[in-house]
Amino acid sequence: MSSQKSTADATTARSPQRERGRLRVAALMKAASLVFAEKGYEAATMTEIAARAGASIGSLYQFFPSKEALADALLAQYAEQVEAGLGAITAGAAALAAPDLADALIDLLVGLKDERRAVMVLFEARREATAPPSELRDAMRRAIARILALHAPGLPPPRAAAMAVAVLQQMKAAALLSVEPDLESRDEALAELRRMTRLYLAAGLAPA
Amino acid sequence: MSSQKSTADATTARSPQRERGRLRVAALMKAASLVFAEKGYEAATMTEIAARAGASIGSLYQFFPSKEALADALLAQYAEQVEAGLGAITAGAAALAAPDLADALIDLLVGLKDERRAVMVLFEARREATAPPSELRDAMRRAIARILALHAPGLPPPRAAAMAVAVLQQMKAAALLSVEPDLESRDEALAELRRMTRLYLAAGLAPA
Amino acid sequence: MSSQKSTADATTARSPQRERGRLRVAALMKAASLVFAEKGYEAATMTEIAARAGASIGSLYQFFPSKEALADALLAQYAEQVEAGLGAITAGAAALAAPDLADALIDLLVGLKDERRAVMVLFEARREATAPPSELRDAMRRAIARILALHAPGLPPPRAAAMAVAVLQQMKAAALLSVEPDLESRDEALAELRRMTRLYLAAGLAPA
Amino acid sequence: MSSQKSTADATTARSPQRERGRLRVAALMKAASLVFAEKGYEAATMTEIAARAGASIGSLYQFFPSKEALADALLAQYAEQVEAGLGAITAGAAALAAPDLADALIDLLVGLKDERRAVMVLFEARREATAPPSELRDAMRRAIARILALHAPGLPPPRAAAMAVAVLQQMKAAALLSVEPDLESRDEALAELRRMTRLYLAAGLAPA
DNA sequence: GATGAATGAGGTTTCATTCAT
DNA sequence: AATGAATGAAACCTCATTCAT
Repeated sequence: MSSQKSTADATTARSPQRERGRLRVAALMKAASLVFAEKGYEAATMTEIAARAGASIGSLYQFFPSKEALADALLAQYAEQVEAGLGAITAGAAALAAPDLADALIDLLVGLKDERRAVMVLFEARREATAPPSELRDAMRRAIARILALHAPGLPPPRAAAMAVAVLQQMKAAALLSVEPDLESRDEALAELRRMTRLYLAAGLAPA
Repeated sequence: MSSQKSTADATTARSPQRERGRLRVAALMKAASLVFAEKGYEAATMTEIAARAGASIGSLYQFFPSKEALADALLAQYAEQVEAGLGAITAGAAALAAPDLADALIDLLVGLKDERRAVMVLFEARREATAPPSELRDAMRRAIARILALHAPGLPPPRAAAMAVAVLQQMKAAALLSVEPDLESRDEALAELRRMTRLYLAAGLAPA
Repeated sequence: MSSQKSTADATTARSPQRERGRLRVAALMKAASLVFAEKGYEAATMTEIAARAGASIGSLYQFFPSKEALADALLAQYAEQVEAGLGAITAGAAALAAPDLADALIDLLVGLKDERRAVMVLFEARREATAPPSELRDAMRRAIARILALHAPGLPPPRAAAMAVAVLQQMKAAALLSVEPDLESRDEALAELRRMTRLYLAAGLAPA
Repeated sequence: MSSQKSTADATTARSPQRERGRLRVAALMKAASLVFAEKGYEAATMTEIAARAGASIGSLYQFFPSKEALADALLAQYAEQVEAGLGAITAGAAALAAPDLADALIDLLVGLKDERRAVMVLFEARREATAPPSELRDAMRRAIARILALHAPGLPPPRAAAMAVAVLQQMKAAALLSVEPDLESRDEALAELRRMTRLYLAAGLAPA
């Protein structure tokens, strides 16, 4: 690691280090999302997160200066993915039929890998903690509202905003449901959520 | 003679035997639900709960032998209310129009006192913790399924079960929304959730 | 005691209360010795002792002002019994053959009822606690030394004192052994302790 | 990479991986044995143990995840010493005269360092607590029985087992006596215990 | 950088004892 | 007297975070 402290030939020498660091960080974040998902924010311990990533506690703190920072990093990572997904939907919103739009939205969160639950957990757990109460949620609501508006140009903005809240609930519910452990009829229930959302959008976005 | 003959359980709440105790227990549960709602299960501290109830920590432990027992007691209390409510709806299910049924269900959780959020929090937070993963949730799902079946006799039971899961999600979402602090358009959003549920039930319960 | 504060007709009126009190005290002491025996002094709780006696914690404190006082009372009770037993042996010491003397001594502690272990526990546990470190033990040692001296008049007093210490160990060991839970060969082991003590006294008390 | 791959037990001691840790653990165990010896298992506090070792409470828990684990570690350490000693005696058992065997056994426990009392205390105090009620004691009994059998080949095994129990009592009594604080005639009493054991073995192990 | 030990505030829980009814 | 609730110091233990190697 500290192979050349004084030499200036940095770029080439550091490269493998940077690479190692990137891997470490990825492993740590992956481990963190698993542990947060399993235990919840408070009950998750930094020591366990480090251990699951095959790292030492010191190493974890080298990259994330606090538990909060770690959670924020995870949230930011998810926000990026989610916003990318919403962006994609936005692009195609006008062309989509309402039921397809419903499916696309529902699939967005469900499609996130096994870290799905972690986002939800952090979402909720850190609601009061953070100063701006969940920018992510607000951003998602706004993005969804925009999608709805694009899809149904006649929709009054306040109505779109209110509908977005309801749609986001469906998206979260679906994501949560899709990782719920012992539900024998998970798929059927998911299908119902989907059906409900389709109905809702079909009715709500129909041209007056 | 003996102090606690029935419940020397150490995992369940001890019941008070004097008027004074009954008052204490009520105050403690009220305080607990506030603190749990504010902070979440893990972040809530027994010390704060006792203090908010104007009791000493020892007094709290006199009746609730552990934090877990306290949470369980709260959950049980809510379960009772909720089941009573579901019972009432069950009784009138057949006579209700689908949209009215939707409203009745949504109002059930929204109508619970200001401790509403506590139930939700405990619901989620203690999901993995408890051995039987939320009997309450299963009971609610079953009760809702039964209501749907009563309302639409032709509904196949598996379908009713899957729909119940979806409906319960709406009920919870509405309850959470109704106590969310800084949402300017709370009422509009609630109205949307309501509309969605009405649509869903109207479509799903219609005689084929 | 303070049943009638003003009336003077005390003797007849108080009698049943006194009787009740005596029974209570007996039950409490019995329960205490069981709990101390099972859990040890520190781990025994006043609440459990009261409960086992079918009394309330308040009632226990009515008769014994502290845990220490309760232990002392038990110890005193045992001291009385033991001293009575030693007195009886003293009376017959001169007439007994050495092996019979050994048996009599060993039987003394073994013969105490199921509270045997409690004495030992309190003996040990409160060694450092009490100001005069175990008067009971010293008294027993002196009494045994006296018995040995009576039995073997030529024995020099310091020798008798040293032997008494050794003999008391055998007595305690036998008592402990006789209540040890899962020892398949309890009786054989007890017989060996007995044999050892007989040999020892036979050799040590033989006229030079 | 991972910190503790082998022992994430939470019931057993974690082993230090650095020189500093090794020193700490040694200091902690030393302090623990002193405090246990002075106060007994229950009355000893983890805080005092840490303080006496010049460590913080967190440091103590870093290596011993519970008070019980600490006691077990001490016991295991002593078990090792004791078993080594018994092994040595076993090796020479056949060549020893009975009185010398008696002395060797008595000296075994008496010769352990000043923490002797701690073993005894933990021995007794944690008898009921531990699931396998003192494997150490059983191991010692078996080892002593084997020594006796080696010494007197004609001895029936059950007899050897029973004698071993009696001999172990003498060993413990001697160890306890040798650290008893205020006994003016400690040495004389110890000599008597020794004499008794010699007599017993001489008689019991003599060829019929 | 990486590792594992160190720290200590703070959380849960226990229990002897006191008090009000 | 008797009961059961009240009290709070103090015990055990956890864990985010910092530090030395």
